[in-house]
Amino acid sequence: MIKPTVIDEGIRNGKPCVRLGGIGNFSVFKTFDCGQCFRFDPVSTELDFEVGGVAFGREVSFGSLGDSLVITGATADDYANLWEKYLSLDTDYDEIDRAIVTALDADGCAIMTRAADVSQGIRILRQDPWEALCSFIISQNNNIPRIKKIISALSENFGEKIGEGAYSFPTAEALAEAGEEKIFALKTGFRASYITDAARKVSSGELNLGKIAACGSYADAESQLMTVRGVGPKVAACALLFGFGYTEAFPVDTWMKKVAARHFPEGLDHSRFGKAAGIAQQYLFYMERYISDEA
DNA sequence: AGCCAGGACAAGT
DNA sequence: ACTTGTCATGGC
Repeated sequence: MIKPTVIDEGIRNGKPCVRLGGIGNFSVFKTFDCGQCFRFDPVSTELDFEVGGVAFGREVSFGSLGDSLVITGATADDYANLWEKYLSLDTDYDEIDRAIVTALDADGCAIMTRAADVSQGIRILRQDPWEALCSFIISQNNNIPRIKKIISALSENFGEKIGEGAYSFPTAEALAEAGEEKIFALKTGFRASYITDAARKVSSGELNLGKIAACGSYADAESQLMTVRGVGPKVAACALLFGFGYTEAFPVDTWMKKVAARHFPEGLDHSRFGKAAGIAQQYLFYMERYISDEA
């Protein structure tokens, strides 16, 4: 595969920025529109499209202009050390796409081909494990705009100020110390006790997220995360896919049930996708929401 | 106004 | 092992 390469560095809006060329089919819009990440929003820009937000405690923006990617709030070193992995620009998605569309029979192949086409350019972000776990605990029986609102409120109240109106995602320690009552006060609803339990287990060391990411066994990782109140198979799958590097995770939510009913009435054995199952799922999820928007 | 949202849990079959 | 009611809030 051909990885994007640094073209130049400079200053933009008073911040360091780095420009990369050869981003191929990477889509900033789709990657940050597909519901995997809740801390970025579109910003007004002279580029084709740009999102700004916070990840790994840094204020950053990603913009696309033709075949180039402009990262603002980052140097070339930052890209090499952090953002390349975060954006999965070190991964060959053409190869993954081929594996996905050929994993099923003819009918399934046709559907996956369309899903991969609609979703062309999506990357699975490699997010911080704790943030991913906490975010998808909040996501349950909730809608994306409100999930973003709650996460933003948690960050403003219990994160650290890292810029003008920008706050890092709160650590497990900070949320454990804040306590359930203050977390409930931010309109988290019945999820307040879930967030508190996760924060307490992680900050106390009862749950070691690094080990869960490194253990390599999906079943083991899933069962460990599910010791947290409010973490079931779906929340665990999302956390493991978006924050722990388990690309074989296949989260089944309400949208995926619609996909199954519409396209796979006989059932869909996601193990056929192997390690690409999570990406296949994301393509189907994105297609279903895309179709729903058109209707 | 009412249904639904990237569900999980407890209680009931 | 499945099915159902409940949970807190607000987006649409």
